Amino acid sequence: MAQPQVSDLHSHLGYWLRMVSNAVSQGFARAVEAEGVTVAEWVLLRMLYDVDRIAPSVLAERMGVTKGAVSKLAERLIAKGIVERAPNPDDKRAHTLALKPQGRTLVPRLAALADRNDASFFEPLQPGERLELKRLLGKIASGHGITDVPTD
Amino acid sequence: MAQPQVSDLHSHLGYWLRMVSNAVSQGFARAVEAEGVTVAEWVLLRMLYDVDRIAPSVLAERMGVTKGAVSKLAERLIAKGIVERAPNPDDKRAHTLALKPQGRTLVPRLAALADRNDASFFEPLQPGERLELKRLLGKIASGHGITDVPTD
DNA sequence: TATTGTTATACTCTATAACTATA
DNA sequence: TATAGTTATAGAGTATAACAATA
Repeated sequence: MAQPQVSDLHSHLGYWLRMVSNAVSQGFARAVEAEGVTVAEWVLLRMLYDVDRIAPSVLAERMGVTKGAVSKLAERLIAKGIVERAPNPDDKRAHTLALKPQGRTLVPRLAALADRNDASFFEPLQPGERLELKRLLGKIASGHGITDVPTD
Repeated sequence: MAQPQVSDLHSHLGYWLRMVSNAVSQGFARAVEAEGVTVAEWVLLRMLYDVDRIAPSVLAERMGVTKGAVSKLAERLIAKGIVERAPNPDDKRAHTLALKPQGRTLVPRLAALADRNDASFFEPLQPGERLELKRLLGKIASGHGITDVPTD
């Protein structure tokens, strides 16, 4: 027993969380690939779906990323023709982002894929266990004041 | 304007998993940054710690990544002087990776950081809840063949 | 001067696939 | 031909920081 003080990788919850989370995200990435979007793009699109127009800075805050990251993401979605950027007449520094019609019809399809991916990935758990997992994750999140969005 | 069929981001377990996992990993990334390594490097180092020498292909399988990814990671660790690569005399195509002395002394320090990070991050949970979370994540992982089953 | 947003730059992480050298 | 491993290439995701326009 040469090195008894060194904890095992598997002893860390963070390790398991990372492994499982990466697998879920990869699965979802494959699922939405057919619709031509990425996981981070899905989150941005889903947020745009709930509003009419929104400032990039607000989006950045809600997504827990920098303004630069939102800019880059938005640029890609604009290039794909599903998001539009418009100036804000009230403040000439500011912009707003909004879904274009194609984007608005895309989101429900992506949501269906997200539902399906979630269901199949967490299928190993019983319904009660799924609820418990959600409760535990929510408890950690609120315990750390995490209110922002990762890329599902 | 009815959009009742579009599920909310927060309704997906994958969303919560990702949110919490990202936060843990970011916290850990900051913690180990002072030791000059990344999270993925930590995982590789910790695996090397348990063995004398190991083939990159075996490592790739255990880490759930491609051989190319291991090669790149190993290259960085070799450049840092904490890992060494050696030919395998039995099969001239094969190599082995091993910790150098500096690496072997580094791992316990990283493990301590991992312990600390894990403890502080999952502090919002009761001990029993932590066990339950680990059990649920393990159940999902093994249900999908995500990682090797831990030896303990 | 402070703020909004974009752009430039730089990394990590990861994959696929081409390639080299054995087997 | 098949396998072990490296290398080349690519792209997602993200950050920091420099910058321009406006407040």
